[in-house]
Amino acid sequence: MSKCGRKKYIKTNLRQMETLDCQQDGGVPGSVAESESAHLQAQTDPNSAPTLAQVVAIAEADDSAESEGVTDSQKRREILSRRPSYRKILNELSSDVAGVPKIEEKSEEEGVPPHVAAMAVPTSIYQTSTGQYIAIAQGGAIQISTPGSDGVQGLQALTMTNSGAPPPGATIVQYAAQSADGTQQFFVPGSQVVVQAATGDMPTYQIRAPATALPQGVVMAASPGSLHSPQQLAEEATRKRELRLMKNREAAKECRRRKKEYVKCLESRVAVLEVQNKKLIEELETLKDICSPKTDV
DNA sequence: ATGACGTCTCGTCAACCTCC
DNA sequence: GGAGGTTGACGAGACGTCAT
Repeated sequence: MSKCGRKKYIKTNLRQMETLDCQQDGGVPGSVAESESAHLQAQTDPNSAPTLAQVVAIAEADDSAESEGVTDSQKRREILSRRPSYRKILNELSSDVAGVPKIEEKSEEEGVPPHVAAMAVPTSIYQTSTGQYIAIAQGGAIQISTPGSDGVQGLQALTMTNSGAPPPGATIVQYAAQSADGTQQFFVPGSQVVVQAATGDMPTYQIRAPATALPQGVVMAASPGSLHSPQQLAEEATRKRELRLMKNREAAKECRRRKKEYVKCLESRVAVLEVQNKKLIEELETLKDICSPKTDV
């Protein structure tokens, strides 16, 4: 990030923290939520989460660094060190307090859909970035399944052919899409790499050589054979890196989705507790009125 | 129209965590 | 201890808003 960008980022964080401070300090005075936010705070602080003052200090230091031309990203990293996982916090909170839903781990329903296995016994199953499943059965049969669809309707059959002029070492399979708009080609080299190129109206799937550069939104898996030459090793390293990046990309998306869920959960909880608190205050006032008779003159 | 600014989203890196 | 997952931090780009 440029200096400008980084300052912008810090400013953004500052705003977020101020918002948080407002919610914690003034949002629910004297309520259960206050003690809970204190609980959250207590869990957060021990791992040196940056305080408002620290962030301000960073921003100011950045200004001075700008004039001196010094970059201290290392220092900044030290100060802005990790806090405990928000999911961990929420789950611990939920075990303490009833009514706080846990953020779910990935369950079986997000795993291999039953209708994929129902069609054939796949030897390899891959999930694309769009959530579709590609199953390669024994004999090379490929099945594509959309999780949202119901049962067999989401499955699209692929049949192997050897027509056309495939790339070297590749076999073309025809894609018998249900839309009947035509067929799409799948390239199947010896090593198994399934690729979905996210282009066009219809997703394109490819089974590529591991060394080929992958487009964005691609899922691939490979069965590494014996590697000997430095070039093969380099290709393997590249493939592994691509795979790691792709997985991390998906993980980051999932993480952000969960984080949004977490924030929504906290916001709704704040709303509930605010209502609760209001009711309790009203009840207290009523009881006060009952217990202390008016001293009329 | 244009530049400045704020906000959001995404990909990536790296530290940390968990599981085997 | 290593592999793989999780997530905070960073950098960049897209987009909207506002003042000029």
